[in-house]
Amino acid sequence: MRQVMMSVDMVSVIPDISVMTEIDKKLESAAKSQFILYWGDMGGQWGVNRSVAQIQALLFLSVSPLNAEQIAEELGIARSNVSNSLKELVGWKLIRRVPVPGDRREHFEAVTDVWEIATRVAQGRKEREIDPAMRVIADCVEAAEAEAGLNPVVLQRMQDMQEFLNTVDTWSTQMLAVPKAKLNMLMKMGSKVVSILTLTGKKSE
Amino acid sequence: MRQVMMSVDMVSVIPDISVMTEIDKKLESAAKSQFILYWGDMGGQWGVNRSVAQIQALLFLSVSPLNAEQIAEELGIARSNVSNSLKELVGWKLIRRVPVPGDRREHFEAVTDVWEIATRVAQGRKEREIDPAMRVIADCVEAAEAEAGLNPVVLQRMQDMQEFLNTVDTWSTQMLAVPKAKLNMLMKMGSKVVSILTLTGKKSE
DNA sequence: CGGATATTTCTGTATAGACAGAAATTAGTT
DNA sequence: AACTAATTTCTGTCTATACAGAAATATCCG
Repeated sequence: MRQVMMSVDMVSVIPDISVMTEIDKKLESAAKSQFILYWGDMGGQWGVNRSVAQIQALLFLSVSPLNAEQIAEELGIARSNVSNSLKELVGWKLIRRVPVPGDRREHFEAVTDVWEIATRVAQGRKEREIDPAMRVIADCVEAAEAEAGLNPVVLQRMQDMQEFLNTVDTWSTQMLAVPKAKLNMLMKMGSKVVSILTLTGKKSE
Repeated sequence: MRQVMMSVDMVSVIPDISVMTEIDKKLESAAKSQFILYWGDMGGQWGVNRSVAQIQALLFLSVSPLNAEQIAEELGIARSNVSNSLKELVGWKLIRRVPVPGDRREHFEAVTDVWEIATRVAQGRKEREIDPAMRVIADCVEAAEAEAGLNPVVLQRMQDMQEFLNTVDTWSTQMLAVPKAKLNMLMKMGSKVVSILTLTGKKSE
């Protein structure tokens, strides 16, 4: 069975019941299935595919661990699809395998702490987006430095980009090491952070 | 002419000259074309399509503004493709139209300040990723609150997610208002920020 | 070591998106 | 207003990805 592709922009305040019934039958909660459907669709904007996002949503809201069979059934997607999606989610460390006593089948549960989830996503993005970009830039800057007669502005711009990526890299590495609660505090403070720091003697622009 | 799809993972330290010649002919710089090619490919990981990323790279390294025709020619892509890609880049505010005296054609130049670029990207991502997610969650939480007999844990998890997104939203809004130079300073300080703040009387976890 | 059940990998198909080229539209000049 | 040049929109094609279903493999038990 193939699900209907539906973008978030299209969904109004009124949920599209026809699309929802399939999941509803199993979950017995409209709110839950709505969340899963919307979240799965949000995955599109996030660059994550729908099945992966739906499974993460399902497990995030699930009180007890689920096995692959249950997931496939509840979401109405193919067992193989579930298998691959679970693998990806494990790769992002957003879910983990949990053994259920007296049951041969593998069960999965999601990380439910939202700060933890954010950290894992940030970590994954850094690895997939920043790290490769840094490698690419390093190559290019090297080539640019070696190239005789290259307009110095071009080299400068590449170096600017490289320095920026370096800063972001070390920053995110350090931030990922900061305990959740402190990070939470930092976020809650928002721009107050800047004011406090400018009072401690650092000079501004 | 259709370009060869090539993933970043495949590119080793040795640039693939065969793919590069087309751009080389026009740009007359190996380093520049390498940057454009790699950057365009990086776009894939970033969720941006190759043409868009290549054009941004080309303009980022370009000393003077270029018109659509020149871009199409230099990158070897169709004029229509350039038109659409430029529109998207303007939407992200990563490039701007600049009038060139005595030339009817529209010219474009890129934002070259890397912090400015980062800000625009962050802004765009917030609009495309966080804002819609917040709307979706708000709907779901509302539905969950209204639903009689819903497991309270499910409601709690949705609310956790909602609160988290709210925090990230106000945080990023505030941070985007911080002047570039101060942001730069903040980043450079990295986790030292946390240490300083914990000394100012805020309690930790 | 079979037999059963769970899981992964393989293969084919459908869909969404990227992109070229053509057609249509818009704007600018005399 | 008519001609010209620039730009956008439209249409068809191709490619990458998502996904189902089948086949193959692995795991556990007697």
